[in-house]
Amino acid sequence: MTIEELSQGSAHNRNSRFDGEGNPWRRKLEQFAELGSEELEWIDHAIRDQKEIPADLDVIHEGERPDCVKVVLSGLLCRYTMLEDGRRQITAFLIPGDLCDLHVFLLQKMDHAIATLTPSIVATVNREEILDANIRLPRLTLALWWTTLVDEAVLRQWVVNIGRRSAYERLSHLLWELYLRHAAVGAIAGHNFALPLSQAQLADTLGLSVVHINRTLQRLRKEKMIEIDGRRLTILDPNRLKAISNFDPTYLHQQAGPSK
Amino acid sequence: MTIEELSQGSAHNRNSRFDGEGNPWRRKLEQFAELGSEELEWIDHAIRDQKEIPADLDVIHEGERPDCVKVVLSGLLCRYTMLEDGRRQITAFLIPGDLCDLHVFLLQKMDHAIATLTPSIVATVNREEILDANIRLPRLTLALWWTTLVDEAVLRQWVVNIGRRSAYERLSHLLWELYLRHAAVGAIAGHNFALPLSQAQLADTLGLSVVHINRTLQRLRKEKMIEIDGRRLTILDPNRLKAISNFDPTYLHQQAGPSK
DNA sequence: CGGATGGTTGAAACCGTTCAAAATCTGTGG
DNA sequence: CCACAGATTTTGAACGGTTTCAACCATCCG
Repeated sequence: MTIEELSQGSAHNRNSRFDGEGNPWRRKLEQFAELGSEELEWIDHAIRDQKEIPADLDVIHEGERPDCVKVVLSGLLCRYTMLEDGRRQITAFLIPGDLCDLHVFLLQKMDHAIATLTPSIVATVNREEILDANIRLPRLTLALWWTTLVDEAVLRQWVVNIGRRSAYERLSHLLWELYLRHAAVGAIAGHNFALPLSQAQLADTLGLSVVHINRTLQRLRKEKMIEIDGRRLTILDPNRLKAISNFDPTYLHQQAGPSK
Repeated sequence: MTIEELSQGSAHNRNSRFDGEGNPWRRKLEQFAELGSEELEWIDHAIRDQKEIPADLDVIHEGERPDCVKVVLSGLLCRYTMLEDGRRQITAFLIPGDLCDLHVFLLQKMDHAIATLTPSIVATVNREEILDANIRLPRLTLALWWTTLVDEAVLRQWVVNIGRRSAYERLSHLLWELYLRHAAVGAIAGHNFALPLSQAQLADTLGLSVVHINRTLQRLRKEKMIEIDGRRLTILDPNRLKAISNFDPTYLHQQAGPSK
């Protein structure tokens, strides 16, 4: 089954829960820039072409040459790279409000793939629409650039995390990062948020084995740092988690830059 | 000694060897886009403010808020992050033609530092000049965006490399990447190029210990894959090096994208 | 109920680290 | 040109964090 077939039923099936305040993309961009009504309308209009995609499906394949930008409205996706022998590395999570590449269409072809980890709703914004915004709405353009810079900063931290931290620190760091990113788009209730990742997926993002993820997770639970019920994660002791992960919140750049 | 003091002597001391064809930034941008004389003039003019900086000095500190963009004309620099206990991770190398962040001035402050690894010559392009190009020279703007996308792609590969490859594969991958990147800016003679990195610095980029870098390097030499004399590296068996590193050249995006 | 997927456990092996010391190289001043 | 200090590379041995392998258990779902 391809994405195209799946989308037949749901494309243009505009889901009103993502309008205005419910639009996570808008919510994210507003963090950075003071947007006027023109920009807000553009954002709401841009996400009109929505698709529901089941879990564990490639949204963009490696080698493909995308001609549009995708915006995550709900669900969880990831970028990943497979090595020939089956080893896999996840290089980013995409949560609501995130983009699957603002300017990929500048490059020849995708050097990695993007897949859903949970059933997701993704909006497609075509190339021309983005270019139009680039010309007409400079404040929005700035806000979009900002998001790509933050993505890069997160990636840099992942290198640090995987390269220099122990499994225990690494996992703590990732969980706290996910917590803060969810908080920024309002997807947090208490200290509790949806973490629909299997241990195998966590292993692939942290460069560890499943077995070791399992044991490290147990340790964090035993030490009353976190609690996992079903697919939700509760952070019981934020301060300790921050401390062991040596977390420096700067890199998320959640305070706005010069233009706000 | 600060960079400001050092620069007094050499600022505006325009070094003609970086004019025209000798300008590595231009060389890099031309790979991607067909640039007209207007763009080429802008590039040559933009790098007029040059500074010589000795090795092992921070060019940009963590926490700083830069208001300009720096272009590497010669030498080798790196981005790095220090953890509190002294562990260090290098997250990127900057070689001639690379930028120390195109749009950092959008963010509040640097979440990492940039330092010289060798004596380097770096040009400073101020914010207004970049913004001017963004408005006046769309082809150049596209080319600049392309370079930031490539930087991000490289970073993603580093995550894969550190997360999922053995020390032996990892080191091979890095050496081959550096070889190709140097080739792209014409800094290769034969299969031989300047690699002025200490083993400690290699360790900090690959997330390994110095001792293990040493042993892995020895293995590569024993297996006649590479040769090291002084600060230059010769690749003796490119094919085998590519093979063990499982290298996929796609991510460097050295073939031009749609606009060329 | 059966099969699949994901989580948990134990034991053994291994890759890479740590520590500590020796060897080599580099630059500097006498 | 030598002497010397400091940094970098190299070596050996012991340790340990993480992986691997191979089960077993739990849960979900048709």
